[in-house]
This record gives sequence, structure tokens and C-alpha cells, in this order.
Amino acid sequence: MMQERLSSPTNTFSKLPAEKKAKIEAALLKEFADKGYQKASLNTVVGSLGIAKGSLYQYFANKESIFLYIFDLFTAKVKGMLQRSSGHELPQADLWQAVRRTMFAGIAFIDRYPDFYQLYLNVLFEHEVPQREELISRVRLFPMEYFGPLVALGQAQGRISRAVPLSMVVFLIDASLDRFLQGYARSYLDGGLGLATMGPSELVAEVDLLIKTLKNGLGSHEDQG
Amino acid sequence: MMQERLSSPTNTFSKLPAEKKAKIEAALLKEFADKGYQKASLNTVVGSLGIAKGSLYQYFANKESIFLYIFDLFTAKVKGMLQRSSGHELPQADLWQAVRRTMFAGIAFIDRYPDFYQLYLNVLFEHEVPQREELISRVRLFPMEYFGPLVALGQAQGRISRAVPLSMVVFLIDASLDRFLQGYARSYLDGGLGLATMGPSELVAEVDLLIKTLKNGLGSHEDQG
DNA sequence: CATCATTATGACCAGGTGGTCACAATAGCC
DNA sequence: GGCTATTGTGACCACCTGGTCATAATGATG
Repeated sequence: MMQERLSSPTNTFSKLPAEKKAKIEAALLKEFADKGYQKASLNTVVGSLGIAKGSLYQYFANKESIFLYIFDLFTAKVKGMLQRSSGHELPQADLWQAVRRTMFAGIAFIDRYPDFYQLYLNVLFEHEVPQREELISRVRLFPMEYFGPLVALGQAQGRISRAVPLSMVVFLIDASLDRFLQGYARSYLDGGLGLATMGPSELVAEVDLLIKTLKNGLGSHEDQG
Repeated sequence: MMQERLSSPTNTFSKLPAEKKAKIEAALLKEFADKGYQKASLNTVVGSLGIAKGSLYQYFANKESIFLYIFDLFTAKVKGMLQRSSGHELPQADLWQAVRRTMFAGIAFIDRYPDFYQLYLNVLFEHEVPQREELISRVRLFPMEYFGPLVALGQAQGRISRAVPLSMVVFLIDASLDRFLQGYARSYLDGGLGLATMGPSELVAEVDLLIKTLKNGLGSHEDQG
């Protein structure tokens, strides 16, 4: 009695040769990433694919379900990447190691799937994207559920300040992480760090610096390290 | 030989009675804030205003110039608010006081002009907004030019850690500030802080906590305060 | 009043959209 | 081959968009 999801393509689509399926998915992703949901044109997609519009509508019910299907591909990719990056983590792992790993996983994701990341940014802020809030929370829950327990553990062990509420710790980490990645992907958001033009090693140094700064704070301490 | 800006309305528009002008501006802002640039419909606007479409095109050259004009109103409002909030600052003012003031100014701005803030978020992330990067940098320069010198001063005086490059300090402050305000305006971005449902005094406490955390860091210190 | 400049109007246009459907092509099976 | 079920097709539809323009209304000036 499993309900078909609205984002499900028809089984005509699932029976398609893998290669053709991949091409269609890629073209759709590109269009949604480039133009956003509203301005994405299915006419353009079928044109560039060289298939008939009717075919597209034999694969999917409508534009919305097409979009949701593509976004599903994105969440699957994110999930996979996060699991791979945190999979070997020990139960009492260090929060900062986890943050570091997530950061690099994010950077790698943007490098490997720039269109998917663009799609995500579109959803974050575009109006009238179908089911926007639900889609966003689906993605944002991953890191939150991941960091929360680690912060609690760190506080219990005394390595994370107990003076700061857990929610604030998570907020700051999330904000820094997200904004760093946004700056990496869109140079005008990096606040002058120049992330877009950095080489890999510089990027690593910058990530480590950011984490160290999050840990130690911006104020000066008597014993400066 | 002053070149007319592309965003300039015709002088037909400037000669309009102030009341009518304000109504038109408000309706346009509302539409752009609600729908974003692309999906905003001028037909809807003239419909809700009860004026003819031709009139709108006697006030402005085209949709783009309409949008740029409305965005100009926004930057003017932001400029005014920032100047008012920082105007009385002493030359050797404290960075953290400045951050605090900017934070509250931002909150007040969102409360007072939610549509303008929405407009800004649209521009930040929507595709194919005319001159997007230029518009964004126009707004983002304000706080950056403001905080940069204060950070440098703080580092010279030894109150801000000299171990952290100025650009990183500015990045973290900017990211926290921006994200906090985004979370305040869009609850699904607040990372669980629950900003949207807070009363004013709670909000003040949260801002102070955030600033204190930025200063002291997330790690625990022997002398915990 | 008449004359002229300015402003308001809305029917109209070309272009694009998501979506449909009668039909053509193909594939599988006997 | 012939028959059926599935898949591919693109002309077509209603709808909406930003933008135009001939014309009407209004205001100013004498």
C-alpha cells in the first residue's frame, strides 16, 4: 500500500535505457540550476535533448514532479557524500574533526556537482518553488542531526564550552559552514576571503583557520596561540 | 552632463502627487518582494492600483528600470538606518558595540520594512535579476567598510586577536550577522534558535550571547566566564 | 472660450509558457 | 506476416507576459 510519491516518474521513464535516462536528468538539472524553477523552460530542455515534448510528459506528470524528482537526486547525492565522509567516525569522535570533514565534503561536492549545489541555492531563496520549506528542511536536517550529539558530547567532556547553549553552538557552526561554502561557490558572498581563486592547499589552510577561530574566538587571550 | 541613471523614473512620475507616488512604490515593492523579479507581474500591479498599464510605462522605461528604482529606495533606507545607528560612534569605538548596534539595526529594519528585506533576499539568490552583483555589492559594502577599520583598530589595541587575519574576522562577523538576520526573517534558516518566536528581550539576550560567543569562541577555556 | 501640451487609457501585439492529444512509429509475441 | 501494447511525436491550445500606441481626457495658458 505504498503511496507513489508525487515526484515519481512514470515507469515508462524507469524502463528507459540508463544512458538516455542520465542524459535527460542532466539536461533537466542544468536547466533548473541555470534558471531556477520558475524560469526553467521545458521547451528548452526538450529542444536541447532532441526529444519531443510529449515524451517528457510521458515520463513525468508535470513540471512540479519533474523538479521534485531532480531535487530527490540531489538529496540522495548529499546523503551519500555525508555518509561517506562521516562513516568511519568513532562514537566519541571530535566535533571539530567532524566539522572539518563536513567542510571538505561540501567543497568536494560543489566541485563535483556544481549544478546540484546551484539547484540547492535556488531552492533556498527562490519564491514559489513547490514545497520549498519541506525540501530545505530535508537537506538541513542532515548536518544538524549530525552535529547536535557531537556538541553535547563535547560539552559533557568539557572540550566545548558549557557556557554556550547547544543551540547556539550548532547555529554558529552551521552559519560558518554554510556561508563558507556559499562564498566558495559565489565569490560575491565570501566577504573578501577570496575563496573562489584559492588553490586546494590554501583552501585547506583557510578551513583550518576558520575552525581554529571558531574554537578560540575573535577576542585576544593572554596566552595567545 | 549628468547621465540619467537607468533606474530613473520619468519626470512625469516625479511630478506625481506624493501620495499617489507612495502608493505606486508600495505596490511595486510588494509585488517584487512577494514574487521576485522574474515572476512579478506588472499587470497584477496596475490591476491592484487601478491604473492603466500605459501609465506605468509613462513613469518608467521598462520592467528593469522599475525594479532598479525600487531597489534604490531600499539602499537609501538601509543607508539611512546604518548611519543613524552608527552616527554617534566615537572614532576609537569598540568593534563589539558596533556589531551589536548593527545587529539591532538589522532586526529593526526587518520589523519595519519586511518587504524591503524580502526584496534583498530575492536579489541575493534569484537568477537573472538585472545587475544583481552590482546591487548586492552596493549593500554589502556598507557594513564591510564599517567593520574593517574597527577590526584593525581592535587588533592594534590588542583587544582583537592578532592571530586571526582581518579578513577572517570580518568574514565571521559578517556571516554570523547575516545568518542571524536571515534566521530572524525566515525561521527555517535559524538553525533551531527559534528567533522568529522570541520576544524583544529574549532577542536582545540572544544577540548578546552570540557576540560573546564570537568573542570567546566555542572551545572551553580554563578560566571560564 | 479655444489651443496646445501633458497625462491617462486599455485594446492590442508578438512571444513564450506548461500542458494535451490524435496519430505515427516501434517492439513483442503468436 | 499480422495483431496488440507500448512509446515517441509535434502541432496545437489557452493563458499570461512585457511592451506599444492611437486616442481620449485633463490642465494650463491666452
